[in-house]
Amino acid sequence: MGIIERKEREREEMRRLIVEGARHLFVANGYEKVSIRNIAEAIEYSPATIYLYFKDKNEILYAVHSQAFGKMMEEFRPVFDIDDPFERLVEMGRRYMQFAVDNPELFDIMFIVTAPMETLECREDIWSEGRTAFNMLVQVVQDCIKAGIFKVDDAEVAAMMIWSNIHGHTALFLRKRMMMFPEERRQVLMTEAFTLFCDTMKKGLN
Amino acid sequence: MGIIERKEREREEMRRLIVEGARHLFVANGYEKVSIRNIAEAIEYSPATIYLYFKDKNEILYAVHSQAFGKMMEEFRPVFDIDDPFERLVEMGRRYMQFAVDNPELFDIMFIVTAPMETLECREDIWSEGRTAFNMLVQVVQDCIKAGIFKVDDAEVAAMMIWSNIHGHTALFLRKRMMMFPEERRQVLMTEAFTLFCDTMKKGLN
DNA sequence: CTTGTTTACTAAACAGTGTTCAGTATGTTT
DNA sequence: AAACATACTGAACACTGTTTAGTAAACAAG
Repeated sequence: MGIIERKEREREEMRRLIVEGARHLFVANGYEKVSIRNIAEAIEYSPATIYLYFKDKNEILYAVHSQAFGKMMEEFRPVFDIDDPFERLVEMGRRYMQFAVDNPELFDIMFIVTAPMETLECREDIWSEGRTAFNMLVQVVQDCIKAGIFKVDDAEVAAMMIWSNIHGHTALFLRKRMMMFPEERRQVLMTEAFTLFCDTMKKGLN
Repeated sequence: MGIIERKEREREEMRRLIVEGARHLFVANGYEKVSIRNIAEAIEYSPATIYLYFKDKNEILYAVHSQAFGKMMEEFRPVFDIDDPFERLVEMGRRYMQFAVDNPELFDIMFIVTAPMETLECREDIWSEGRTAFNMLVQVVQDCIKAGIFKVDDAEVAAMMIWSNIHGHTALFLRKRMMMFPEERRQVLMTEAFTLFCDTMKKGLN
């Protein structure tokens, strides 16, 4: 009987429909302004139906979070064509920041909002998206070490330092903590600080 | 007639009472789980009364935000007794991170949550708290330049880079984005990455 | 084809949210 | 004492996430 298989497929299809609807609304209105009722209306089902496919709102958020990581990874792909490992690292940072500016609501769900994280409190294994992305960075750092550009013991520690810096910029910017600077100064400050960090790394990390 | 003066005092006192109540609840339960009704109950007034003293919830949040900056500044004061400007800078970073760990809910309101920022959308002048704190950092960076430890053109750009790094660590940690590492590793990664950043600055920023 | 059972779905309710407004009761002024 | 201004509140409005009881359709067995 292929019936249970078809049922399973339909179930997956429904989950996809919900996540897709949720993502669209999040991107359009920001995650805080999207309610279960909004999502239900968008996919033309009753709110209660959503709860047959997702435990709660956080679980939907986590599904969008996972999907968004996929999108970001795509953005990263061209980076690996760059030969020089340091240039590769710099370009990765640039693209992380660019992704945040282009997709602020997705970035929010991926790296700032705590809600999607609450879903995984227990299951230690499924931090895979974050780990994978971080490992990618560690790999590039290791390439820099091999090429003799960096001289550090622990590539993960160096990667963490770099991630923190890039993420700091973006988070402060997105959360409107640079509003004390005038518009143009903000732009300059962001790009100059990033360049300075890259220069400092090149000189200091060896 | 001292009546209007007294009325004014009473009004201030009431605002203080509300902010104080709000702060207590925020610290205890996290800002997202605190409602106007909770605050009203805590100070033994009706919810509607609060709206006679604050335009909306964001305005209360902003008041707490301002207050929290005061608390953080106090935490920073002892730093200025340190003679070596680089050591002063390092200690400032350490205390920023410590403040975040000790007062996660206040840090949230100060640097992560967008809500209190929405209040000031128009009034360009009252970003004073953020500016003051940032200026303090710029000052220390300038001291490092004067002492010949740093050689950079723009102290603000350097300060921005440093702030981004420290803030990145804290934000990623507080927003549970380091959960992919086991508990002990997380600790090590945080402190080691911070140390590495300090070393990298010393070597790279001249 | 008619049963019984499982599945998919929803209307309605519950307990909460931020916010507004009409109405009251008190304090101040004339 | 009458008129007005101020401070406050109960009740409502339009929302929120989530649960539950009940219905209608899809499937399985006789």
